Amino acid sequence: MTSVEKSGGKRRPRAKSAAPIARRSLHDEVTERLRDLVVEGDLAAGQRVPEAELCKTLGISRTPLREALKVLASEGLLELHPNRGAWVTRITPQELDELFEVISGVERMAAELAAKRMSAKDLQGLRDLQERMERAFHAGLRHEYFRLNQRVHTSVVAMAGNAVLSAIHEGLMARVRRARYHAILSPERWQESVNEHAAVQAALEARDATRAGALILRHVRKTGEVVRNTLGEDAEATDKGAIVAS
Amino acid sequence: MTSVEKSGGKRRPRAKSAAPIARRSLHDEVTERLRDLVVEGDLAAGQRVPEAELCKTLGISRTPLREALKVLASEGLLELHPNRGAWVTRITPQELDELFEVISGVERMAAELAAKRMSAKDLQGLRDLQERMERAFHAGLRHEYFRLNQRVHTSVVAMAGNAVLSAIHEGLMARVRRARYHAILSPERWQESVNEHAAVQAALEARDATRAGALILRHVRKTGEVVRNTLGEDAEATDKGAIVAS
DNA sequence: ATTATAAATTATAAATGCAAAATTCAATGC
DNA sequence: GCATTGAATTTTGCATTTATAATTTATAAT
Repeated sequence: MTSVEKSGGKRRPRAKSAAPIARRSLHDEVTERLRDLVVEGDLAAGQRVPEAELCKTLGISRTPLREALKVLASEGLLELHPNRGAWVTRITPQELDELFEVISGVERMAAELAAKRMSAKDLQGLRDLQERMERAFHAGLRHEYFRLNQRVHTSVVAMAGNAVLSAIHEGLMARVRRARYHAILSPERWQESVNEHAAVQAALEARDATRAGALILRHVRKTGEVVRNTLGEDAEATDKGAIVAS
Repeated sequence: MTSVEKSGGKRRPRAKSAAPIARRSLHDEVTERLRDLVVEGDLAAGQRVPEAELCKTLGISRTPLREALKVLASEGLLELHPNRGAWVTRITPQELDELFEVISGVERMAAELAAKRMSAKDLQGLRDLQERMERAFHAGLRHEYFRLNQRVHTSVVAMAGNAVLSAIHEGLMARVRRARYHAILSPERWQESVNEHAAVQAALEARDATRAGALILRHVRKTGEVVRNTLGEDAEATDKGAIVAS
């Protein structure tokens, strides 16, 4: 999720043939920068957002920063306490469950639509990703695997050809991203996850919408369980690249 | 969707036992007021949002208003053109299709979860609504029917017991609301719609998650078709209460 | 008369200023 | 020694101001 300017709701790809040159506004860039800080965990969950400090760091005044805070709060990444400042949303196990439940539903919907709508080229692209992901698994490259895994999920949603759905998915993924990074993926679960992905891929190849949807739903749900079960276990200290859940 | 303050994402019901008294901030109230103006159609689609005028009307300065504009843009209700002002999003047929497609998926998910989770009391409440809706239908009270119909859909989602899902649904409903008001509901389609609701109700009573989900999905999808097909036909001139789609 | 250009006007973006609320911390009382 | 109260400090919310971009209007040239 990114720019608020121009066509609210739709995000980054502002390349639209007839779109005016559209320099982005300062507040829009700040929103993106701040969102990354939160999603990537540079601003830790539960931490207070240091307004004055950020202004100095970014070299801007409080106005555009505060506008960004309002937007990020509406996305659920920050909490605004009137007269008391902004805080990075501390995700609760319950909320994490809810988020994954919704994500699983969104991806089921996406997989069903993708099975019907995607082109042969789309399918080939997905096949390539799947292959690279399996290679990363066999090479034991957890970070690379995580990256590719995220791309697979995003791609499936993209292939549903519904921008509204993609935007919602992107927002939800941002909210769970930090938790995902820190979740522990056991060797057994990792293998299982790879298998589940292969099964989804197969169903998509067969253009079996119902099966693809059901499989990806179950897969995401299990991922959610893994993430929730390892939530809170010294989350912050964990080295980002080493331990991930997919 | 409403207040940005305090727990981003979660909305109106700020009643939480230990919650601080929490007067809301000005910008938060403005956001809500403005959102209503857009959703209810007092600010017409494609129309420019008159910043200065609104400031005078609401008796506030530009700062909180502009913060509200940013938030509403991120919700997809407004478009911000840098250095050129804010405009009420003009919904395209394509986007309307996408919105209804997502809503149908969201409600399927909700119905499936509700079938499993709702209490006997929840079910009774739904039954009452259904009954009142049918009475409104037989009495030919279109506006009343529309109102109750919206409540049924919102209730089903609420009974899924997932706040994240509810928030998403609320946001989507706000975006299509104007279009729905203006869509033409033929007597035949109206009857059919009532029947579909009865079928969904029956499936929920039987706690048949899959069937309830499939039925509500189809119902919403059809509603979407009706709305899209009557989009653009002198949308603005139509008397609100007279012609609605459900 | 029509178009192009430039000046004037208007509106937006961002910075600054000010008042009010919350937090901090020290002093006082128990 | 601990809790409580109140002043000092900090921070936030909102208004105002300043600067910059866009639009309109007027003028001039073809």
